[in-house]
Order: sequence, then structure tokens, then C-alpha cells
Amino acid sequence: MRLSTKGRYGVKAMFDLALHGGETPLSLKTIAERQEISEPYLEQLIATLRKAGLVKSVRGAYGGYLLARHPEQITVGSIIRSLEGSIAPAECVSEMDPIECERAENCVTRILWEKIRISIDNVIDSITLQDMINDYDEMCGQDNMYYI
Amino acid sequence: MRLSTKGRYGVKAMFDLALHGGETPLSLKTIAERQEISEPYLEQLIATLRKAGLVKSVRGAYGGYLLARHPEQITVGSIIRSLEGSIAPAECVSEMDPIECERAENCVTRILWEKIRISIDNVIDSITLQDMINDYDEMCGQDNMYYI
DNA sequence: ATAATCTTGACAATTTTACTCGGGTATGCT
DNA sequence: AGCATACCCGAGTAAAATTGTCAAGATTAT
Ligand code: FES
Ligand code: FES
Repeated sequence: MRLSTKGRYGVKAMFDLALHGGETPLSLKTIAERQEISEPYLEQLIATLRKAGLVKSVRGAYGGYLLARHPEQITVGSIIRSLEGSIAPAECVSEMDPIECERAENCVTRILWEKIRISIDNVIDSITLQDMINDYDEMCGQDNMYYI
Repeated sequence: MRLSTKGRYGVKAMFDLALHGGETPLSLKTIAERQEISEPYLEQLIATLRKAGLVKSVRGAYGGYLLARHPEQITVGSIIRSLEGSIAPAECVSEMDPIECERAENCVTRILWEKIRISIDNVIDSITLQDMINDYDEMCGQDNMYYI
């Protein structure tokens, strides 16, 4: 039940965009260096995020990436789901491509996997990038340092 | 965020023991056939469950496995955790072997992973094998058939 | 023009998963 | 005692997923 680096890096990159981004785009290089992610790898991930409509890209010199929406309108659920697919403990309870098991209608464990999936969904869909920024501000509020 | 077959088969096997087991032990072969799991593979898994103190074994002819405790005293959390390790979305928030990331004290995503982990823990620790049996009874209550 | 940057697709190393296999050990039954 | 039925243990292995790398092209500010 570990999230792969795709999902983890993706959230980190999106958080970086939410924290340091604004009107002017952030280059991939900047994000990759600050979050310590391999640049060519992040390239792949952010391409997925772009296709999912979570970031906008600006090509050419001084280009880069911008959040497609405001931080309070982007949930970590949408980020993780776009990079990892449905976060289902078993394929048969996936929202996107529910591969049916045989004997599915009589399967008790299926009920269990569904409960777990729903619980995860509830958490990740209820947390937005803005919530993370708030956590962040609270975390380094006293000394007013600018971490990461 | 998919559970591996270890966790899934483990829960299935334990549920089988809870449903069909009793005073006399169930042989590995019986469980493996009923749940459609490779017998030598299940052998590995149940060895882990035995070491975790979730099942007792009876060696020799007419031997097999028994639940170590009553179904209402065994949570699916304990089963999954013994087979898969801590169900942490990132290593740094694992309960068992929390491999610290660098910059951990300033990491915002860590708060997120922790929230996810806690939510999963809450679900799987609140569901026992007895709960699954109840779900099962309810599921095939009308026609009184004995599935699986 | 040119440098910076995104875009795309293919490729490769490493790790994990999901098993298999072979032989050993304990126990009930006849 | 001897045999069949089980559990017990450790090694090995093929396939899949993960985690990247790399090269060449397209776009745009300056
Ligand atoms: S595990 Fe998929 S229906 Fe039972
Ligand atoms: S991801 Fe582990 S501390 Fe940030």
C-alpha cells in the first residue's frame, strides 16, 4: 500500500507550483531542483498532469508551468488519481477500470476493499493544495523562514 | 496504492478459516482450493500469519490451521499489516520502520501521507473477521446458499 | 538567430511481485 | 513399525512494475 514516486513527486511538484508559482510560469528545472526530483522524470509526470488539465504550460524561453486552477480548487486526490490511476486496494473496486473478478457478486472481501477505497478517497478528495499551504504556513510561522 | 496478493490472499484465507474452521483444523489444501490460491504460495503467506500469532498450526496427519483467536478479536488490519508491513503511502510515515527523509521536519507532504495512513488504519483496524462473516451472512441470507 | 524551455517517444536498470520447487519434520492410523 | 498426510523451511526464478535516462524536435522571448 505504498504510493509510488509518481504520486509522491506529483504532489510535491504541484505543491511547489502552488507555493512559489504565480502569474509567471515556473520552469521544470526550478521545480525539479527545489524538490530534488530528476528533471527528465518529472518531465514525464508533469506531462500527465498537463493532459489531466491540472497545469498549464507556457512554451519557449522563459516558459514553464502554471497551475490550471486556484490552489483551493485542486485536490490532492485529483493529482494522485491522474498519476496513479484509481487508488483501489484491488482492481475490482477501481472507479476507472473495474476489472470484475469472477464470483464478484458473492465476494465478501470486495466489500472490504470498497470500504478502504472510499476511506482513502474521502481523505485525499477533501484536501486541497491550499490546505497544504495553510499547513505549511502554520509549520514555519514562528521563525518566518522560507523552507523548501 | 494497490494491495498486493499477499494481503488479499491473506485476508481471504483468514476469512475462510473464520467461516469454515472450528475445532478441527483446516488443511492448507482445502483453503487453497476453496479460495483458488496456489497452495505452495499460500504456504508462505500462512507461515507469516503463524509467526504473527494469528493462526495456530497442527502438524501431522489430519493437521492444518486454526484461528489463534476468535473472529471478533482478529482485525483485518492485523492480517494486512503482518503480510504487507505498515500500510504507509510513504516510508517516512511507516509505523514499523519509519525511514526518515531528509528535511523531514519541514516537509508538508509528510503531513498529507500521515493523514492518509491514519485514515486507512482506522478502517482496517475497525473491521474484524466477525464483521466480515456478518456481511457474508447478510449477503447470502435470503436464499440461504453457502457460497465459497 | 539563439538560448531557453516544453514535447514526445523510445529505451534501460533496478526492484518487487508472485510464484515454484525440493527436501525436511511431525503425527495419526493401521 | 510403516505409511500417508500434513506442516515447515529456504532457495530460486520469470514476469511485471517501478524509476528512471536519453535523444531529437517544436516553440517562443530576447
Ligand atoms: S476480490 Fe474482486 S470481487 Fe472478490
Ligand atoms: S516525504 Fe518523507 S518527510 Fe517528506
